[in-house]
Amino acid sequence: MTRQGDAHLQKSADPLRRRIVEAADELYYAQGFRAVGMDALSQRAGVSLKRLYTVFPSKESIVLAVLDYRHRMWADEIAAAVAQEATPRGRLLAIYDYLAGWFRSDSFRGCVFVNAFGELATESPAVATKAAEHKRDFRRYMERLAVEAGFSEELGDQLMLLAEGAQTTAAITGDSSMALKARRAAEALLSVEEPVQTQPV
Amino acid sequence: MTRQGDAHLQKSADPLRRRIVEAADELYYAQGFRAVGMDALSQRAGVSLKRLYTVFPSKESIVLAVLDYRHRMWADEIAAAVAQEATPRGRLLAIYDYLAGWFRSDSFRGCVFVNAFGELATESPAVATKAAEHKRDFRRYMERLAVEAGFSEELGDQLMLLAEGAQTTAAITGDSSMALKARRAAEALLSVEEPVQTQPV
DNA sequence: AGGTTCGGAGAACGTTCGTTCTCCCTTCGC
DNA sequence: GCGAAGGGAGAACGAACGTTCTCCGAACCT
Repeated sequence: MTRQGDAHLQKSADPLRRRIVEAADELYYAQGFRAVGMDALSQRAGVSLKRLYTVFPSKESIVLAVLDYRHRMWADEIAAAVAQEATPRGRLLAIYDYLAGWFRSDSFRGCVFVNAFGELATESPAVATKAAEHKRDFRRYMERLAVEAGFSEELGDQLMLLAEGAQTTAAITGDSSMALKARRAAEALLSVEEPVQTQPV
Repeated sequence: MTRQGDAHLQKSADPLRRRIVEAADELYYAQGFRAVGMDALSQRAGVSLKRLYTVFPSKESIVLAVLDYRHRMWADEIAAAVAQEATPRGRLLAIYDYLAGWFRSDSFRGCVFVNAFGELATESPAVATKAAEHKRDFRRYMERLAVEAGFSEELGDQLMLLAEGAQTTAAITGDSSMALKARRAAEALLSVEEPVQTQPV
């Protein structure tokens, strides 16, 4: 009996669940979580309300599933962008080029976790927790990248702050050049701190 | 007939209006805009619903008034913090110490404009515009500070991105040390760019 | 003093929305 | 062929909320 493993696999593989989450992701991100009702979601996903509620017990559980989905997407895409870079310096700066492309896309509406936090954190502690976990993971990832490149852990924090600031500023002002400004700031930070020749522990 | 001037003065001076805006500010910031109903606001402000609607035509207009109020507060407090610093370098870094104090306060829940944008932008273009104007003004302010200190305008943008990133990250993760990390990043950026001895135009 | 206007408390109205229920049709095991 | 289970469409329900209305008392002007 491999119950636990099977359940987890099924969770991602179930095509019905997947269709719901993808439809919810598009609608929620484009219009906001509260602005999209269960009726609109059921119509967009092509799934009846009744069936929706057999797959998910509540709207909140769908929101959480969407946040999980976005977290995986973000982590995968960042990792892919980083993997394309050969030099440590390029790997540390890859995030800003990724952001630049994202900011220029028509659908860009800021970081979904920031939006979810602003919209739902007061009434859904679970959403607040997911947002915090996402930011914590991103921070750790940048710290790891920094250390692997021979820089201090704190440099990773600083690069994360620039990326975060670029996301919210670009979302609110619609100015996609923030990615480039963040990148140039990051380059300056790299030039200050001399990479240390230590092996990552 | 000095209609325009009088109207503007009255707008800020009217103590009833002021009481409503201050109560709304506290409630909205602590609980979110949608979470606070007009009943709750009328009770907290000690103003009957009827009177509320004689002063403001709608909830949206109250939200906008609160955003104006916060914008003035932010601008004033930042300016005061900057004014206490004697050196150009100190003036550029003052923002991060201000943020540090803010982040540590119990009531800190992030930037109200970011929250308002996430909660209301899709259904209230006026709110989206106010948020964009606020960020634009803050950006211009930092650019001006940078130029006055003999740095490039772009350095101001970079310092703004760090401040923005610190605000959202501190709000979501609850980690108030982001202000210090942003400050150290800013110090590093200052150390890279040599101040030019040009007079601000 | 008396009528009129203002304002307070809160009920009422209309809408939206999350969630559940009803009704009906389809499908499938036997 | 037939009864039972499942699922679709959408009505129904209850709660929340923005906004308006009702009723009533108090203050003010002449």
